[in-house]
Amino acid sequence: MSRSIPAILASVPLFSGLEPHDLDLLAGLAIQKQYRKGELIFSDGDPGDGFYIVADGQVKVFKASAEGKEQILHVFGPGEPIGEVAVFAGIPFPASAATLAKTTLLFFPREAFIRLIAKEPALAMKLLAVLSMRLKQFTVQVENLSLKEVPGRIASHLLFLAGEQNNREKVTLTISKGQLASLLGTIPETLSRIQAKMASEGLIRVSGREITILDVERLEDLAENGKL
Amino acid sequence: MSRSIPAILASVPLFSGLEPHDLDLLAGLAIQKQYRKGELIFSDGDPGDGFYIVADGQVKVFKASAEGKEQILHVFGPGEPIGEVAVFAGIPFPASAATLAKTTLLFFPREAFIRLIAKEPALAMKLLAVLSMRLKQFTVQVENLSLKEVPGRIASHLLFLAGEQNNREKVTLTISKGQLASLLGTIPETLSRIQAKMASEGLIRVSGREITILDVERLEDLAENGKL
DNA sequence: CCCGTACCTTGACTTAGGTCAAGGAGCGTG
DNA sequence: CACGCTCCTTGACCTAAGTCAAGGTACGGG
Repeated sequence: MSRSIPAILASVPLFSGLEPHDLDLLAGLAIQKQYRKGELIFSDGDPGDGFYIVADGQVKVFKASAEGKEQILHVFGPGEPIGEVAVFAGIPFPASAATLAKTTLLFFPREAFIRLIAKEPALAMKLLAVLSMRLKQFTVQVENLSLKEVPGRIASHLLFLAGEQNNREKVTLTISKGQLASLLGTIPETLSRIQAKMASEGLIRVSGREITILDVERLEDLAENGKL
Repeated sequence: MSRSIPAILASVPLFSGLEPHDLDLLAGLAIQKQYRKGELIFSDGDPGDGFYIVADGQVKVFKASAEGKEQILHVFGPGEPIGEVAVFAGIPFPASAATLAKTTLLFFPREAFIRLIAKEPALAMKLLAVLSMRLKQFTVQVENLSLKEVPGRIASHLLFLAGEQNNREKVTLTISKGQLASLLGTIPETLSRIQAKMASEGLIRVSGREITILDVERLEDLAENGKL
């Protein structure tokens, strides 16, 4: 069922617009890897000898504390690159990565890829754009963690999903509630309680991973200000 | 007292190793700007029509909440670039920036700078490295905010400064305690209390902006695990 | 040298949300 | 179909750290 490497590469935004010759080169570099759900891809501090692109499946990138708590930094789906930071900065991976589902990745070894970028300014510009967007996302994550309370973070996230899924009414969670809690910097118990409260106040209706948005207005207010 | 533009450019790590011709081009692009302490450079959401390099002084980049609270994302000193994210991603500035002291900046307009990068792979590679290091820093900031308690964040920061200043014994804060609190995602009162506690436990001695590290061992333990 | 302003500290109180513990619900596998 | 697993919810409790308020300290300008 898994597509050929060139077919996968063709659907990666990062590589769109590359010359066929360069795509061939990339295809030659790529090593396809299969993972089951819940497998570790790399750990915080591992040497960054290359980076990955998600061909299929879902991956979380996270930081773990000594006591076993986890903060998810990002969840990646098909077409998205993982671990480029280590490649460009020449440092070990700054966080860990694990699959959230059965996943296929393409691995690109560091040296060869760097040679390709140096030759191909268009690719470099795209990478700069990708890294910049990711910095912007971190900016939002830090803002959420430190300036908003949990209800505000949940509201923000629901509105974010609504935008992403182009549906102002109903939203589908793409990860489990437990993982969502970790992404929002809280714990499942708190997430559960606050969703219950939001439901009882008529803001949303929750049914498994389907969430119906009943009052966008107040949800936006909550996302901005934070008081429920 | 302010140096000439070429002299400033020569001391910017990002531009080291560039051809003299390109440095001249850059010097032609740069617009020098002066700021007093406490001035706003740009606001979250302003159009990103260029980026800045600190020639002299100190700048904070921060997010502000509706209720007037601030989270500092980063503090920049001489030689460091600010606002490149907006330039490469083609988006508005994702955060605000203001001076913490009398400051001189160089401003580089977007279009001309992008043209230069596209021609100069070495510059592009350096920018990729700079953005990557910044992503790594965010990684640490998110980890600190969400997985560590305030004492752990303070301990981490002191150790970070000790490393940066190459002094395992004494460390000098480069920003006011109030700003430090905002950088660590807390408030001055809490910072003050915890420093007092750390002092009474024999971990550090505080005297204005000078902090003496009395027990590196326990400080490292605190930074990792978080219990005082 | 003294005053004003900005910054820092300390105290008493409040609260968001984390911890611990005990079910309950859904689902894939045999 | 039912067993077992993983995930989710709810309740009672606790604590880190934020808020509000009142001084204290220190430094630069007149």
